[in-house]
Amino acid sequence: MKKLCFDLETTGLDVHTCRILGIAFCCMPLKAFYVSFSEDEQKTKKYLERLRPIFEDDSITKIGHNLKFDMNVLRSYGIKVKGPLIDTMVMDYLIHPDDKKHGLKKLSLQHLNYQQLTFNDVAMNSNRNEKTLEGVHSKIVTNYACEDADQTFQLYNHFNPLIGKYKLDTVYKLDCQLVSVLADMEYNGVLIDKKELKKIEKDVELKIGDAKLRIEQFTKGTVLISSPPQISMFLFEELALTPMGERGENGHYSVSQNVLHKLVGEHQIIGALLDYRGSSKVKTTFIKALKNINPKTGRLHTSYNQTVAATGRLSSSKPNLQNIPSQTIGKQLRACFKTPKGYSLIGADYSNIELRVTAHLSQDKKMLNAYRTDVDLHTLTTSKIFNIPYEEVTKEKRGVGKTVNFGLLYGMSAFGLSEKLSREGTGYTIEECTQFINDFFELYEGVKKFSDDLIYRATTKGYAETMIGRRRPLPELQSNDTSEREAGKRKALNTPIQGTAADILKIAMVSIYNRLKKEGLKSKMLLQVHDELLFEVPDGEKNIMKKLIRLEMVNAVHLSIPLEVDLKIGKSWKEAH
DNA sequence: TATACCGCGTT
DNA sequence: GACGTACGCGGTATAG
Repeated sequence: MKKLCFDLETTGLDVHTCRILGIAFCCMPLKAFYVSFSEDEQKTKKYLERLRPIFEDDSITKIGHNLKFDMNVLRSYGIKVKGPLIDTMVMDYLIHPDDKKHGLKKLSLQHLNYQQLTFNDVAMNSNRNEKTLEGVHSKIVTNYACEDADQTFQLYNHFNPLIGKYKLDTVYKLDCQLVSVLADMEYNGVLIDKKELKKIEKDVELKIGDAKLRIEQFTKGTVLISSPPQISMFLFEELALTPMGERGENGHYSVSQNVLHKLVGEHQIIGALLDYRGSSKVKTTFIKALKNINPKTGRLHTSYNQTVAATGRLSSSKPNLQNIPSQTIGKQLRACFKTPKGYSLIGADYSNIELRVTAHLSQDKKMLNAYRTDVDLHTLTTSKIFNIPYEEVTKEKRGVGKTVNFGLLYGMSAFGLSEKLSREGTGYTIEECTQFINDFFELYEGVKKFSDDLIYRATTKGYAETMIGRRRPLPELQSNDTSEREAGKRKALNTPIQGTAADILKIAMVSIYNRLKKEGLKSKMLLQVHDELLFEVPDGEKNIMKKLIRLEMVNAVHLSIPLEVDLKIGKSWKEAH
């Protein structure tokens, strides 16, 4: 199999608008060369045309560091990179999932003991006082660019045997296949209804103004509302309210939502503060996020980071579309995610995927049985902890059971459970919560064994792992510090569950992507939110897509129990969620 | 200007 | 004494 290692030098802010300055290639025996492009875009395009056959050759494996970026830049020039992909950033992530940085230059120093030239070493100040490679002598740029390609290729050679040694082959193949899928999703972007968004913004601004007036009745403008320390001093010194929380690092009592909730009724300002916080969060975080529409495409493009979440999950940034609210105001925000004429959105959610994974991995009889016979697990847990018949579980009580179910997957304590429940509006003492936890493990004996076993295995092996072999080293399990060790135990429990669920999503994404390509369908995958996928489909493909999506998601892996998928279709994310 | 901390949205 | 996983990102405060 032919392999090609390459790296782009670019300038500009995003893949849709940036320009390619040149491309460095590296081949065996270690030899790198650089193709410098012209300032003239027409010439650049002419050069790229000559390279197109290489990039689009299915039989050539492409090696790169953060290939997704380079692929999307090439895509904006009309070149679709094909063939198997190998990403050295992904390789380092698989071996060191907890590392915060996987940059090429850092890895080069760390693994190859080579100090690369930095961008600042070679870049020059432009007239706009920005550092750029434009105008730098071609010999210098060549040197710099070729180092990147060369080091990438050497890193590939360095990591390759380690992937086999740590038995990461399966997950490595999966994550590399996912690179193209994510590149496409980022490139596609999602359509936002600007008018709808503006309406919400106006509405929220009114609410902020109202809350601000109510607050300033008391503060008389002496306090910066968005400053926790100032609010803390005002509440606990000026008004002499009783601090409910702990002092933070900066010596001030906490004024978090949690604390404020407990003070509602003590003073009118509390409710106003909560209103202000809620509305200003919506305006400054979410509405602002949705305004980041790319002028060139008219759509909103997020970035998916494949190498930050140590469990194997993806993360989304610039903007983060994985934390758009889902309740109340979230419904309005999600109504702004629209389709072009003639298209619909399909949302597909795995139902209870983490609990199903837990049932499978633990082989707990009661859990398996529940999922095989369509018993609702949250209701089952609820009936046990309140000692009431399954049929008599109310919606409110079921919410408690649900929290207990999730809490236990994270290794939550009775204290934590009590806090969480009170945040959700139902108060239970720590004693009651201790009872809930005991009841839970009495009901699901297999989960107790499973949990102990996971911690034991992670401690002896030194790492936690998912069903398909994704690893997370947990050296903290050997720590002398109790709280570090306890945190390690929670990770040892949670990582296989959250990570396996993440693997399943990724497998489904790759299968769906491959089928879309193979069958020449026009539908596009747009978003992933941990257990949910969102697609934009031409109306003519609605029916075939509904079947295809469900089939590939349900069959992503074979567990002891079926995977279930909720599908919804509509003209906005609100309707498709 | 860069970094730390608090706070808060999702799963 | 602490007490829930995994994140991104807004604001203020503080260090340089």
